[in-house]
Amino acid sequence: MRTREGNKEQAILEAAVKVFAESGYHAAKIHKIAELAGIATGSIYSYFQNKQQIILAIFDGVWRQLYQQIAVVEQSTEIPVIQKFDAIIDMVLDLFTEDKDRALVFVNEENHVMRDYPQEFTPYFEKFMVTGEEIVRQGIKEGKFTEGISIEILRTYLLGGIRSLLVAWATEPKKYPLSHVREDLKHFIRHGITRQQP
Amino acid sequence: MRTREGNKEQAILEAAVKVFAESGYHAAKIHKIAELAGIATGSIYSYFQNKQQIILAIFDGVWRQLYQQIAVVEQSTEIPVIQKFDAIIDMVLDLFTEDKDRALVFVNEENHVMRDYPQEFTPYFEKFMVTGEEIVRQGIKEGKFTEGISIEILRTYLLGGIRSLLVAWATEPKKYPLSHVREDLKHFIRHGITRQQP
DNA sequence: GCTATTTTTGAACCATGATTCATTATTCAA
DNA sequence: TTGAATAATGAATCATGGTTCAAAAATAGC
Repeated sequence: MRTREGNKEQAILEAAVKVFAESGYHAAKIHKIAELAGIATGSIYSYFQNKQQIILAIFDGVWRQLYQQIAVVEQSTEIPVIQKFDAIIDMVLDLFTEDKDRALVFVNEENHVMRDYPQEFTPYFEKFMVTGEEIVRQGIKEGKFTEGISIEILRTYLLGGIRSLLVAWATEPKKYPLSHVREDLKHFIRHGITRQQP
Repeated sequence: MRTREGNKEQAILEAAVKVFAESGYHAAKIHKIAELAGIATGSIYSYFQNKQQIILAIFDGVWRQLYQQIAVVEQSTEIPVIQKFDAIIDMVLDLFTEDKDRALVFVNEENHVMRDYPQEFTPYFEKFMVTGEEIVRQGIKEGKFTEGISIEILRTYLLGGIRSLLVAWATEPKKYPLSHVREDLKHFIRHGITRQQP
C-alpha cells in the first residue's frame, strides 16, 4: 500500500487560485497549476475530476466561510441591525485581506461559473443570500432601513459594489487601501452620497 | 470590381453580442457568430483581424456612447449636481433597455478583456471615468456631497452596483423590473439604506 | 459580354491544452 | 524482505475551434 503524502488537494486549490487569478479560468493551464502545486499534471486528476471541479471547489470554500460568518451575525441579538452591515463588510474584507488572488477569482469568475455549471454551484451561495435578506427585513421591520425598497435589488446592488471594490483593491492596493475602502463603503451603504446635515 | 453588399461589420457585431452573451467570450465560436450574421466563417476575417478585435469593438461602441452622453450631462449648468447622478443612471439603463445581450457582455466580459488587452481597450472608458469624477468633485465643492470620501472608491462602488443590477435585470427581467431598478438605484445612491427622518 | 478586381466562401490546417493511461515509484502488512 | 496495492508520473492522445487560403462568385467599368 502506498499512502498519500501531504495535503495535495489543498496544494492544488491554492495553486489553482493563483493561476486562475493571474490568467483567468479559461486561459489557465492545468499543467501550470500542477507545476505550482509541485506535482505532476496527471496527479491533478486523482484529486479532482476535471478543471471545473477545481473552480467549483474554490467557490464552495469561499461561500461556505462567508455563509458561516453571516449566519452568526444574523443570529446575534447584541448587534444593532444597522451595525450588522458593518459586520458583513468587515467579514468579507477580512476574508480576502490575506489573499488578493482569491478575491480576484471570486469576483472575476463567478458569473460564468454560475452560468456554466448552475447545478453544481455551491449551495452556500443561496444560503448566504437568504440570510442577508433576512437581516434587511429585520432592519425594515425595526424602522431603521428605508421601506418600500426591493430587497433583491438592494442586495444585488450592495454585492456588486463590494465586489467591484474588491477587484480594485486586489489589482491596485496602493490606490485603494483596504482601510479606506472599509470606511467609505460603510458610509455609502448607510448614507449614500448626499452630505449629512450637521 | 465587386462592392460590399450590406453592412456586414454591423451584422457581425450584433451576432457577436448575442453569442458572447449566451456562452461567454471564450466558449463563443466564430463559426456560430458567422452563421448568425448570415455569412461564411472566413468572411469574419475580412472585417476583423481576429476574435479579440470583435469584442474590443463592442466595448468601444458602448463606452463611446456612454462617454458622449456623460460629457453632455457634465457640461450642463441647468441640472443640479445631485440630479446629474440620476441622469447618469437613466442614461446607462436606457442604453441597455433594448438590448439585454449587450448588457450581459458589457458586464461579464469587461474584466478579462481589460486585463488581457489593456493596450487596446477603448480610450472612452478612461474618458468616461474622468468625467464622472469631475461631477463628483463638483458636488463636493457645492457642499451637496459628503466630503472626505475617496472619489475613486465611490466611482468603483457605484459602477459595481450598477453593473451588478444590469446583469440581474438582463438575466431575470421579471424579478428585476427596470423601472424599480431605476428608482431604487437612485435612492440608494443618494441616501443609502438608512431610513430618512420624516 | 468580357475582364479585372474585390469579396465571399468553407474546407483544411494547425496550435493548443485538457484528459487519459501505461508505466514507475512508494508504502505497508505479512 | 517481499509483494500487493495504491499513488504519482508525464508523454501521448484527442477534441476543439481559431485562422488561413485557394477557389468561386459577384460586381463595375468598358
